[in-house]
Amino acid sequence: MSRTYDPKALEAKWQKRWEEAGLYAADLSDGSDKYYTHVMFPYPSGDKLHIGHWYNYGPSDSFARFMRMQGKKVFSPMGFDAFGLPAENYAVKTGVHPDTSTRKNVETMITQLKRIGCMYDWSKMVNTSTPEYYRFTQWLFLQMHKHGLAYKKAGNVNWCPSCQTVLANEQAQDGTCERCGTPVIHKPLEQWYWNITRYSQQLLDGLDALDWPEKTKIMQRNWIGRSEGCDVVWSVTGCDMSLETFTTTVDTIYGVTFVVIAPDHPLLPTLVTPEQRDAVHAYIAQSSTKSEFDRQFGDKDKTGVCTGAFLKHPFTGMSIPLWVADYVLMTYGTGVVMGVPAHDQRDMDFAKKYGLDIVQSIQNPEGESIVYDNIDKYAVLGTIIDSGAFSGIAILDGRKKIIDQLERAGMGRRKIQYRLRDWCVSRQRYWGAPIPIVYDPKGNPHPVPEEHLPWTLPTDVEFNPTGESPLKHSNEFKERTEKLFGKGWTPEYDTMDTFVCSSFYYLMYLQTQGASMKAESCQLSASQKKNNQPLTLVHPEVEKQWMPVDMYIGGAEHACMHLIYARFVMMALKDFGYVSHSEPFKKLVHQGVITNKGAKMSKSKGNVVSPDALVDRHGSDVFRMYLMFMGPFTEGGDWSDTGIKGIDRFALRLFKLFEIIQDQPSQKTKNTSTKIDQSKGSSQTALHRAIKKITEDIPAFRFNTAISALMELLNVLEREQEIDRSTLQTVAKLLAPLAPHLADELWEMCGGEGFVVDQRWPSFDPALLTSDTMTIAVQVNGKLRGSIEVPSDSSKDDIIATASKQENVAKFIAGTSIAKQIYVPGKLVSFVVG
RNA sequence: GCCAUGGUGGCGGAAUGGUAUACGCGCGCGACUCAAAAUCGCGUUCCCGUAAGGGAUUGAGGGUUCAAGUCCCUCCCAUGGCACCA
Repeated sequence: MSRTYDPKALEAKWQKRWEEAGLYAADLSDGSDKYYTHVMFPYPSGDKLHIGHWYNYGPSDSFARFMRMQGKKVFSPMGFDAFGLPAENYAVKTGVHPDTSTRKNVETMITQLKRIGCMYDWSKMVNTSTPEYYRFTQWLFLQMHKHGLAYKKAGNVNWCPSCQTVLANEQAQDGTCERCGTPVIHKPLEQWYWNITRYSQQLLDGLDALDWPEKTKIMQRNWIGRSEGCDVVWSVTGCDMSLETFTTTVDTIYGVTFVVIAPDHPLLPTLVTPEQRDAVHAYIAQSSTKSEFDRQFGDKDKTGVCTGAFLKHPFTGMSIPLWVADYVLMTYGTGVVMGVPAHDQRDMDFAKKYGLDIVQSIQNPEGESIVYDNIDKYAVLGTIIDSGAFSGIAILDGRKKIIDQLERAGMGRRKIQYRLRDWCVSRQRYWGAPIPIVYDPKGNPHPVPEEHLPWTLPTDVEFNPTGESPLKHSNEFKERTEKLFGKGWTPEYDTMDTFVCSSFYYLMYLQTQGASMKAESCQLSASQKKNNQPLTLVHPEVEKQWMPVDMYIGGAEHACMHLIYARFVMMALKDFGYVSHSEPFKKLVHQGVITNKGAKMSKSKGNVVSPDALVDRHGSDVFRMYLMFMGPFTEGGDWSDTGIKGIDRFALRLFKLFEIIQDQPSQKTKNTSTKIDQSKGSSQTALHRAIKKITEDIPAFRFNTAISALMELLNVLEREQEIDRSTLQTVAKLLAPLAPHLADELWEMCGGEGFVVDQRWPSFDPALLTSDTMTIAVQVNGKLRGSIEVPSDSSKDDIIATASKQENVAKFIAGTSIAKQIYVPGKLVSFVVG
């Protein structure tokens, strides 16, 4: 009886069996030996899964399977980050309601995801756009509000004229909209903010204990941007007012020759002198037309105007001119900066341009002026000069003494400044979770009581890009608010940033109270609605046992947004008393990016490659293995399908190897392959070497070398005359994480019981890693001159003796004196001759 | 500019300071076939040589070492991130 390897039929068969057996459902009531792993959940676009999805999910699943075979109770859920702009844009274009298109996309995507054959526990699926989910997004807002972490403020925001929406700074980093590329403009708006900056230090400290890529931690540290320094108070000449500057280098304070204030600083209009009023107002008007992007990145050439006001130097009492310049930002520090041209390149440029004084106040050991571009080096070595009582003191020491003096005189204080800004969670969009706030007739905000959650997203809206929130046109929304709260009350029309939805979904996967998150059950049942019990985000015991996520896999592009927001939310929830851990993700791995001809694949560039044809032809197993075989998981690479044939052959050869045992009940199996090599029976060594290699490679996400180890093993086994059944079973187990469908088939073919993923991962015997003989390389003066084959138990002296007699080696030693001989056990002999 | 990561055959890539180029693709030759595909066998870093063997080689140049792709220094290039942060 001969079977053929038909991946399509074989994979469908096993996917069905897995589903029928409920093989991947995790029992969350018991967290012993748990392993919680998941990938960053996808946005359910209407497109088919692309190469990037497969590249991310296939290997991640292989890792999860490996952990299960290590005896861990693996929980690997999947969900959908389903709120967001694309569905809304699609609605504007086609009139299809975002809920309809999203639900359809989710269904399609589930079907496609299932084809990969991942061990997802679909019973725990989440969809952020369902009321079952977003009532918790709203609950989170209420908690933030209750604990004083949510507040409203007017602020200048980045506005995308095309998307008609506000963008966070990080969504408009190069001055264009992250989603559509339109240049971002500047616009003031009332927004809800979450006070993430209160957690700056904790977010920084928590990084140390995380098993994350070092570069990601560095990025977060830079993003949070802690700097130590002090505020200095400057009294304004001729009035009662004073200004404060923040500086990290107060040691240069005697070098201050001017001070610069931001054009949007609230005190500026009252400080400016009558003579300078017109010039300053013109400057303010001019810079207010610039977006924050232009102010920060637009022209390197600094502009500014003299305000006519003077400040009193806190030490020398000298009059220091106050200038206004838009390179100083209101959003960082105090919005006022001291200018030290002698020791700062930017200040130097400014001083030269406007003819301001340049005064040196620190120097390096050679007596040269220090420009603070290498602060650590100079701060250690330099000295303060021409600075009154502080002259001659080392910089670091002087810095301390100057702050002490300022604090004693009430002219300043130590301060730690962070670059991190509060999180604007408001979005003027329809397709998001409504912010659960209502306004009384006087316009004061009030939280929507928890019993009214979910505070549902109205459905009677029009999808025309009008520039204001589409929710403003919902009659149902207004009527609902007035009915519940009274005449003249109005709802908050903004919805929440989708980063809010994704900041706690790892907890929603752990929901055990039977809240079905299935796409088809978007409407809450009446009984659920009537139930006025407080919402439980996650059962405390389940959270305690299953958090944190042991392995989180996703793109590096989320290093400074999602991955900081999620950490902040977890920390806040811990402080509120709802969870016991403060960090959500214990270990993090970033998959690499698959490019096409060097460019990142994107729909807008039209260079997205669909894997469908390849999967149809070769099957999921082969395609997954091919993606893994391309190179290290964390490095990605440029797409090419030229090598898939090699994996195809590999799968077929494996299948053939197992096929020969079909009709043979005996333990030993005759290999009928043409490749039989009579010379040696080294299969056990090869097997145990492969076990060792694969066991080390998979948890390190080195799937490429794990697969090549398996190929090498296959090359050996194909040359064996007889293969015993247990060897084949071990091979099936080794293959199980990498090609799950084929592995189950092979497992069945060689008489295995149950599913292969439920088997214990094989262990290797160190004694079997070496064979009877070993090959030793022989070098003379560092050059390879030959190699010798010796028994594995040979002594050092014997090996060196044999090496020196090797024909070619002897040639190079002859007539010389041996100055040194080095033996590296099991590897090489090196002769150094004179 | 700063930080991070990387640069190895025709290609993807492998290599605890110890035989560089594993594994695979591609290519060449051969077997099977009427033929092709598929499959199998052999070969394949480059140069010289029939071969044995020799020489060169991990972006460039120095250094440490018996021994460097790997460690150190100076550059060059690529990718990612940050960037008027006071």
